[in-house]
Amino acid sequence: MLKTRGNMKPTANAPAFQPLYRQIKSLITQSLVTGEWRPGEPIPSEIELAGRFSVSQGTVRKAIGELAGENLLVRQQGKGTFVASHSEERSQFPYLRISPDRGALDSLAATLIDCRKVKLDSASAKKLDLASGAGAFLITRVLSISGRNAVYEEVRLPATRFRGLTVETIERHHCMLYSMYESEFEVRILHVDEQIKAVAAEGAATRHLGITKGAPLLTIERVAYTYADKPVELRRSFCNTREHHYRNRIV
Amino acid sequence: MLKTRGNMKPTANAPAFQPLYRQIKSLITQSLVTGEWRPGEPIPSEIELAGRFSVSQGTVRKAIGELAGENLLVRQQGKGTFVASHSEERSQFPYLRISPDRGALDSLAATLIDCRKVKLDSASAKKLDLASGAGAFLITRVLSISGRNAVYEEVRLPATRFRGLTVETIERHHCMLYSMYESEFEVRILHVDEQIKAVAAEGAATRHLGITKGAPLLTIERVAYTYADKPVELRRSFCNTREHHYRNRIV
DNA sequence: GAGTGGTCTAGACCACTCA
DNA sequence: GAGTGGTCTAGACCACTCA
Repeated sequence: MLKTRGNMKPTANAPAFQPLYRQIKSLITQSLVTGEWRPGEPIPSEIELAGRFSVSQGTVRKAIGELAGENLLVRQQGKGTFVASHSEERSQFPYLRISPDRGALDSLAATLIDCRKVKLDSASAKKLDLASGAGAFLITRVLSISGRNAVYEEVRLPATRFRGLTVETIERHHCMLYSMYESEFEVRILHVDEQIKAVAAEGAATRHLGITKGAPLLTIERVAYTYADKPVELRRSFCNTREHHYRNRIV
Repeated sequence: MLKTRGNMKPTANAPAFQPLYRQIKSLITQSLVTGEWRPGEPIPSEIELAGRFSVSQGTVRKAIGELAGENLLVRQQGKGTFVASHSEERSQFPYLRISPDRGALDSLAATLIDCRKVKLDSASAKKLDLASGAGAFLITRVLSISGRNAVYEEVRLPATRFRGLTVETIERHHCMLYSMYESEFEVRILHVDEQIKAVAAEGAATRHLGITKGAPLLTIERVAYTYADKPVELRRSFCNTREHHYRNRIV
């Protein structure tokens, strides 16, 4: 079917050789992007895919293995392979790196403050790959971690991708944004980049976290990406680290 | 040889089944821990290992693949498989997450301030799995990133593992600590855990970074681990984030 | 051209899930 | 017991490195 094995017309300074399993990987990714298989649903079995693509099960396995490594698919022995979903992950908040200093993260609650339409300033627009002045939703909320108000967040979403977003939509999902993006807007977050700084508290953050102006505050500026490294969310978090911290493991 | 295939005496509430390739992985790891193969050196070829362990090349490949995924081994097509080494990694500072806000990280210099013996307080000792009052080396230094003094660090190392450490040893390695641990003390850092907070600047950090007392400062408390999740370094970094930030990608 | 890791196959069998 | 993913093999051939 595809099967163009080995070296395929190497262009001037280009990569050339693409192994078969990577071509299969691309085909599977396509089906994920187009929504042929949706978050939470099983994809066809390895044997069925091998038949469909006219390759061996081992080649399909290798393609699926890489996609599972990238957290796009989840394999379950005996059951099947499923499209990863933010509504089903063991951690409801896989990208939340704030933990209490003592004890485990035993509870997490989000309080929505506001959701309204704004125009993006040029810096924000650039980070979202949009033109300056483009329309966006601005969501503000407070996260309470283990019973303490610890984080104040401003989330910006491109108006075009999130058309029709309302306070009710957000609250229906109990403020679990990435799960909401997925099920309501077919926007699947695949990875996030964060830049972290220590700043002196001011403005809305002081009010909502109940801290004094000038107190040290951790800021996290996040850009969240979907398929093809397309940025689809901009988030600025202000975190009171008196009793919490940002945790990270590097291997 | 080992070859006890399939389910091997499942104990009461225990994991049971260990696939062959994981046994091979353990054997290879053993050779890394004991130093049979040393950082930077090649390990035997897949075919040779397959013969030695009486398994197929595919099984060896799977074991090596996991170890490469954990950054313990590095594969190079056509050349061989090598023991990963901090002296050879593409980035000389794989665990340094501080970047300048504008422009790339174009230069990095460390200035050693001091290295002396201290006794560990109980909190530090606990993090290093040692008894309170245990001897340690305390290294203090300043990192200059793209020409700006951005980080002041205090590094604590257990005296027993780092016997004979001197200022000269550190300077001989141009302050590249993890490379020094590896080549001088056979201590290989495999992963680090970090806790990050925003605090008000005080003490030595204000002096060495030239900032005023009370200014917001990012602190990174790091525990670095070697084989078997054994902690071997404790590091507290104080980072001026006026023109720099801590970057993180979460997938 | 010899030696390395990388890909791919076909086939056997295993562990696990679920009805 | 049927169906899934997981392991393992033996063997063929490919891409890459280095002398």
